[in-house]
Amino acid sequence: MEKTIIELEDTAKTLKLLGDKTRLTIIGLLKDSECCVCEFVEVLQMSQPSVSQHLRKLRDAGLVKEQRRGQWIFYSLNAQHETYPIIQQILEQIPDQKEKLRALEEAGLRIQCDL
Amino acid sequence: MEKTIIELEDTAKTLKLLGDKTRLTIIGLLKDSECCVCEFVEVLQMSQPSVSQHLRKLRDAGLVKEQRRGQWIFYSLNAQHETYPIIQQILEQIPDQKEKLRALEEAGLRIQCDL
DNA sequence: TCAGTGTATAAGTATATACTTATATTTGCA
DNA sequence: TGCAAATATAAGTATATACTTATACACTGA
Repeated sequence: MEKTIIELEDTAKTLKLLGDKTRLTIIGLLKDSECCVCEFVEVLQMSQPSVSQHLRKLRDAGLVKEQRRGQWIFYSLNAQHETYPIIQQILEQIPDQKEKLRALEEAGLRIQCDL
Repeated sequence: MEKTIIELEDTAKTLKLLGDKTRLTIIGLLKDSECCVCEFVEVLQMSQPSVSQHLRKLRDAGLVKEQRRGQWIFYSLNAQHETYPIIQQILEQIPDQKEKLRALEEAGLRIQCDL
């Protein structure tokens, strides 16, 4: 396995961001597929502004990327980030979030975007 | 590798604790050997109460253990904690802290306790 | 061009956090 | 027994955080 040592302070910043139930769940959801804001709102059962603010923190830190497609903005993990290896390790240690996405799909709330 | 899935919320709590430069350094130091409070104070260049308060948080969460030996209280990683595997993964991703302990030793500030 | 949907941002507020200084507790030793 | 060293705890304070509600912005389709 390739091994790049990241500054301890950078690691601390990433861990701090992931040290929040909401954001850790967001990252967990993104492990399986990209998602748009309204999907997070539905899964997390939180207000839209609150979700947006969490996403902004993750984006500002570079942990996630955003991509607009029509009226939706899709978020995905940024595999280029220096702390991505740590995120991957953490993702292996938490319960899979796929189930929540599948429930969304069954409820007809999954966004399908062909743009 | 054995694989125990830990509740996402428990993981978030551990990450939150490690998402602080001081505490992450403490954990990094404990990777190599147990340490007593005055050693942390020296390495971290922080006040003793501040260090004690960080150690208390780590201990309250069960991430570290304490053991009194004479007038010193030694701290060590708690390998029994459910999130210990995550901590190990993180420790592999941060710069080694051994150097700091060696510097302490050379300065004659390493505590040797035979109790 | 306008209304509706999805998303971001701003401002306010309550709580959490990480220090500080002061003091208490425990142990070792003269 | 009493003082010094190591550590913990308490109380105070400034800053950070995570919500809330209100509003702005961007895109879609009629």
